[in-house]
Amino acid sequence: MQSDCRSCPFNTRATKMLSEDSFVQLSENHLELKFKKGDTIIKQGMFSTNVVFLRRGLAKIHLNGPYHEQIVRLVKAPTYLGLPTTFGDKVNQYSVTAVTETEVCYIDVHIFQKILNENRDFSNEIIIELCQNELESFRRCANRTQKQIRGNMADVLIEFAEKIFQADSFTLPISQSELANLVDTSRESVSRVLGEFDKDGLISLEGKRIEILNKKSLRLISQNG
Amino acid sequence: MQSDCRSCPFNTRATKMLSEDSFVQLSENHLELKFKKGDTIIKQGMFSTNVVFLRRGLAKIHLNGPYHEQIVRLVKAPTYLGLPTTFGDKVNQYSVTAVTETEVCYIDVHIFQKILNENRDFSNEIIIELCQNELESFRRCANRTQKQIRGNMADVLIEFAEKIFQADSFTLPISQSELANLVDTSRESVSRVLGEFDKDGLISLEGKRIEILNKKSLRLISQNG
DNA sequence: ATTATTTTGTGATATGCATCACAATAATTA
DNA sequence: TAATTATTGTGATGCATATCACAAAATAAT
Repeated sequence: MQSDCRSCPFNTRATKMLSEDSFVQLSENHLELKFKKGDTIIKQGMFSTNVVFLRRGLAKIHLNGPYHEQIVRLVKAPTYLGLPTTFGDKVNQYSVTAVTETEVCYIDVHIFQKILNENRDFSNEIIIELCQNELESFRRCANRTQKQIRGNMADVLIEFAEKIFQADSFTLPISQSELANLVDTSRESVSRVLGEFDKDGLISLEGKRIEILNKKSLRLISQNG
Repeated sequence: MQSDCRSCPFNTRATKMLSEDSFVQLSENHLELKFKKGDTIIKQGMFSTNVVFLRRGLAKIHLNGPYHEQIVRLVKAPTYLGLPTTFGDKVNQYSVTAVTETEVCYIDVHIFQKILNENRDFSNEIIIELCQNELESFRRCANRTQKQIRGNMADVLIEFAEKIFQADSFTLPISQSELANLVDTSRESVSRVLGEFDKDGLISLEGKRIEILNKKSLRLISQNG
């Protein structure tokens, strides 16, 4: 509850810009929590009263689509979570769930609001982040709807390697059916495509362990479908 | 170039919050322009140096997808345009094009930035708007990918009636092939579905003139696909 | 260790929709 | 008013992929 935020080792570019005073406020008004895999951090449909700072771990942003769950994206610490859903609506419009073990800080919206108002640079960073996220979600949506499965699967694998794990070898943090919700396809198709990629020597697949063997070809598939 | 922004009849909730000083700055640093149907207001790929205030008219936000153009959404005055693309990237990540005759004000990013910094309430409103847009684009994306054509077409018709025209009778502001890019389908399918809706008595269709006859059933189709 | 439960692999089948191909309008421009 | 060009309607065909149906692993629970 009351650790010192100034010395938090998980500060982002944005949080480095806070005034001393704001750090004190943060320190006195946040709630630190640990979650294990599968735990709900933010729940769609509940009143949104907190912004969440993800200190450590991996989480998924997901929402109830008209027919099935859609995973919007995976996010990696350190980052803020739930800004859009907290500022944009009284009720959470999406859920956030821990994908690995995570550590988060809950910050009351009003405190966060106050800090935004008292720190221009911080507020500017947040605005920029929101803008970038929106651009990113435009791109994502265009890709999902226009590309076909192999292209989208290639994208996800590349994204995992480059954005999440920063390594060409990693273990899938989510199941194939979650992967299906992330690329808007069926669980069976995910299995088939992964099998194809493996057979074609693009990746090596052993259980959830994946190694990307031919990123160039994956990129081509990403582009051409 | 130098009309008085304070007395602009197109102020939004957000712009009502500006200080006298900021209004003067705005007044002295904006560029008023008129566009006709089809003209480009913001161009994907160009350097983004201006925020745009749409005073009058209808515009479409669209971007080059991997295979074809995708129309993200239609927007109606009064509203700001291009915030995400201007703050989120040095280069515009999407285009905005006039759908009807429009009047816009170009505002230099730096001036806009300055005004943001000097007007907390304004800045808060902008943040809220950005958040809401992101939520909206999540929902849109989930619908587009999960629903099938009839559902998405029903959505668009309802949206036109309620959000854009505030009337159950209106003329389609865009062609069927643009409509196809908006609901992620083919031009032919749009034609077919509109034909079906007409035949089934859900709408009456005469050229581009549409009247919604049975909104309840349209809603059902929107929900069930 | 032994069940129970979730996750994965793979074939067979069904279907929604894109694509192609033209004809028929409607809207511009000459 | 004729001549282009853009927009729309409609059938026939093909294909990507969802869905169904199980079996086989892998994990978790008892």
